[in-house]
Amino acid sequence: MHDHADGAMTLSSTTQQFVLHWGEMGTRWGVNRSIAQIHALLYLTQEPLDAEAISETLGIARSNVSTSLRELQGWNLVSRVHVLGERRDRFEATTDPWEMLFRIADGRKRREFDPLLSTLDECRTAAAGDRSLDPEVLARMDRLLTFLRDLDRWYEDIRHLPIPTIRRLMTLGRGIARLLPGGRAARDRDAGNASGASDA
Amino acid sequence: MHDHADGAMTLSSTTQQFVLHWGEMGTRWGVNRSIAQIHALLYLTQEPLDAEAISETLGIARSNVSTSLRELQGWNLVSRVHVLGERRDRFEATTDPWEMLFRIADGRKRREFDPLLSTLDECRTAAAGDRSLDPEVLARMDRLLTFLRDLDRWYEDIRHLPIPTIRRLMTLGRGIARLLPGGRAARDRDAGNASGASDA
DNA sequence: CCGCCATTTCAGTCCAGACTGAACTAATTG
DNA sequence: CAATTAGTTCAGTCTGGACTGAAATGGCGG
Repeated sequence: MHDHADGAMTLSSTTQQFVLHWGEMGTRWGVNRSIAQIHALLYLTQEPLDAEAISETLGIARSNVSTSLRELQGWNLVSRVHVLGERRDRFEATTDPWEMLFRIADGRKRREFDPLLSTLDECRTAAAGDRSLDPEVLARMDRLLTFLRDLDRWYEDIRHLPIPTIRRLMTLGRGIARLLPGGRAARDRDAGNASGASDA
Repeated sequence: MHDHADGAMTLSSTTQQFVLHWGEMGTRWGVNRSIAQIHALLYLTQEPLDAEAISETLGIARSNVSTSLRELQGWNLVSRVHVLGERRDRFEATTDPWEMLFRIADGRKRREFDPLLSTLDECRTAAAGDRSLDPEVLARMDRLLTFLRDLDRWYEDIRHLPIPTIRRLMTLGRGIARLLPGGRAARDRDAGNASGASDA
């Protein structure tokens, strides 16, 4: 992968493949192809690129690149970088996978989950005054709503743990259950012996 | 909400609102409107419904209902039920929110995540033999791939915990970090005192 | 204030995928 | 074995959203 005179880059076939696939996967994820491709390119490229270069490298209309970059910034996945003595904006992507994951999760939560929650909430409020409503239906609405609110609280809570802590939690896998008060490890501990045998 | 002579149901305005919103949310989630609406209707309705009734109640073409029900069964969110002496198939939805969540997660993982992982894997293999590739690019591919594989392993692991355990883990929220070996609670414990003070 | 360059906005085109209605298959009943 | 009923498949239509090229906007140096 090396620079051209005009700013476009020649992608090694491997890089090209990666970008193409990432773009394709993006469509399955509900992200449009351009955005996903641009993201992939920026992720793989160490130096910040300018819009023109991206446009030429990927063969995407300049205007499309502009919109896509805005979108990516909205997801906090890409940020503008200024280079001294350069007019053009340049862009670079977050490189830490955990950060990427969380920012994507934050974005999806904000765009998909939060509206769902508030809409359902309104709906539930309206339902409260509806005498013609089967109480069983109301109960199901409640169950769902409570569940979603719990989930929401949990995410907000977990989200603010430092990433290294999260990484350690993940390596534990389901072993985490052993640590639960009342779980095997706790019982062993409380009984005075320190065995770490599995319990699921 | 009561039955009609012809099998269609009249939805109370509240139920209608819920179904409509759920459908709308579905589109944002990458699920098409019909499928989401049908799911909502079945979730709220206690008795299993037949395709005809769904079609009439929601004003969706019979053929569309057929396809959508198939899809919902593919997600394990809806199952067929036979009623004695009835020719028509009837359908009902999973009612436990945790089950719903997991089945949706399983489905999305299977359709969106797993293919991503294997594609990236191939891509990485191809990259290994590419001498023209910047080693930094290779390193980024690796970082991402390792991350995704870890995530995959973690989900598969967690997924098989009994739901009540998962629920208990969730109520802990970030408090879970206290239980980590080397975390505050562990340190307190190992030092011989049983305080449960927060440490995040 | 003019002209240039980078970026954004917008109207129009195009396409994938949702949805329909009609034709088809299969099962059941009189 | 016709007639009825349930379920599925499919060709065609419609629509939302992606993408483009051209025009508009917005600094900045001269």
